[in-house]
Amino acid sequence: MVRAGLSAERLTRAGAELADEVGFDQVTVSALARRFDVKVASLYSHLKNSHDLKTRIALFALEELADRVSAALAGRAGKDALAAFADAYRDYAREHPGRYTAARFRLDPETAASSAGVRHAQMTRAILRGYDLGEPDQTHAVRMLGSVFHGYVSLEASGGFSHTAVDPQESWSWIVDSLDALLRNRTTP
Amino acid sequence: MVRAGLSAERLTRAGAELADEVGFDQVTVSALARRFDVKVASLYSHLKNSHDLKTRIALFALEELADRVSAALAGRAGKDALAAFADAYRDYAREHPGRYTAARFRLDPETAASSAGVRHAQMTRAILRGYDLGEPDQTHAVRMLGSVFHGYVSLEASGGFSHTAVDPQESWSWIVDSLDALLRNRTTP
DNA sequence: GGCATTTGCCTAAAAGTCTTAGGCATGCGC
DNA sequence: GCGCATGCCTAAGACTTTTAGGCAAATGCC
Repeated sequence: MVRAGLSAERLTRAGAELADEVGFDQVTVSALARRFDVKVASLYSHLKNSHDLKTRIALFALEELADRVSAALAGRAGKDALAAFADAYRDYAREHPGRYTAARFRLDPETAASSAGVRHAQMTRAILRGYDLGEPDQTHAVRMLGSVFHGYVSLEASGGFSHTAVDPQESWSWIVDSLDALLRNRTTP
Repeated sequence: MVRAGLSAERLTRAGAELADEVGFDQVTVSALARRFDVKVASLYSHLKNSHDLKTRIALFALEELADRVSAALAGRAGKDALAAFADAYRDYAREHPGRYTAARFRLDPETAASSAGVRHAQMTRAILRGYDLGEPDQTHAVRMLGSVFHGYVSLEASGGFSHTAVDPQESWSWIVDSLDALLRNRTTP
């Protein structure tokens, strides 16, 4: 009997692809086993359980997204950086809806602390360097940016913007412009 | 044998309570049956299936939230209305996390069209009346407000703000202030 | 009040998922 | 070429969803 050559890494990648195809919530140990044409129980040599699988996919997605954002940010500052950051997020969510959802999977604190989530936080703060904000304004701004971008992407993904004829891309640009203006005016020298 | 007195309405309400206790995703036909101390199959006289249950809870939550927002908005305008709107959303999400999640459950288009979702859209536009925005700016602003509020509430709920010592209430006020300023400056007379 | 009908909750059962336990064979290290 | 660790398997129990069919309680009609 030929072995399938499973591993936690391969399963995680396949799980990420599966998430993009059918949605992160529908990623199941059974579905993954079917995809590799092995019995379900075989996966338990590589994964602790279903939650472990989701955690691994989440960490994978966080890493991938952080890499993208980091690349987008390279050599940019100010509004240019803000727009690149925003687009990197939105593009990733549109290309990989399942992985984007996975990246929002709630991790336990220790796992989160050693995840690429901290890079995300650092990069968000890096963008604000162009706007001269002191504390606690910078923290408020970090939270606002995170909220707008995540909120927009998530509403767009769930079809919340399909009732109006206005192009979502236009709204996106309008919002990024607005945030830039807002942050410039909020400068606390 | 005494009958339990089930009905779609009672099941929906109990489902909403269950959602707040264990999370909307964990609301299952089985768990609901246990709560009423009846056999699982009995619920199928009142519900089409599991998806039907979730849809009913979603519609219930949308309605309840719309009522709250509507009450909060009564007699207010301008920034006052914006803040009341924002707080109504956030407070509901904090008091009823499961129902808030339910309200974001993706409904099929016809169901959505006849849901309280349209009231939400109307109320959001009503708030912007205080800011003299023309089209398409008004649509952009509707999307931005929806994104910020939903994004903030959802990040706060998933513990995204617990790493910093800054009080989430302060960030919230800062954001509402910022949005008010932003919309006033964006006025297109 | 007595009777027929509707309705509500039940048992039974099939299919799918998660997870653990234990077994056999494959393929690597020596 | 041999031993052993590992990888994938079968088996099995617990839980969820859903359908089918049955009995009894509630409802309505006379």
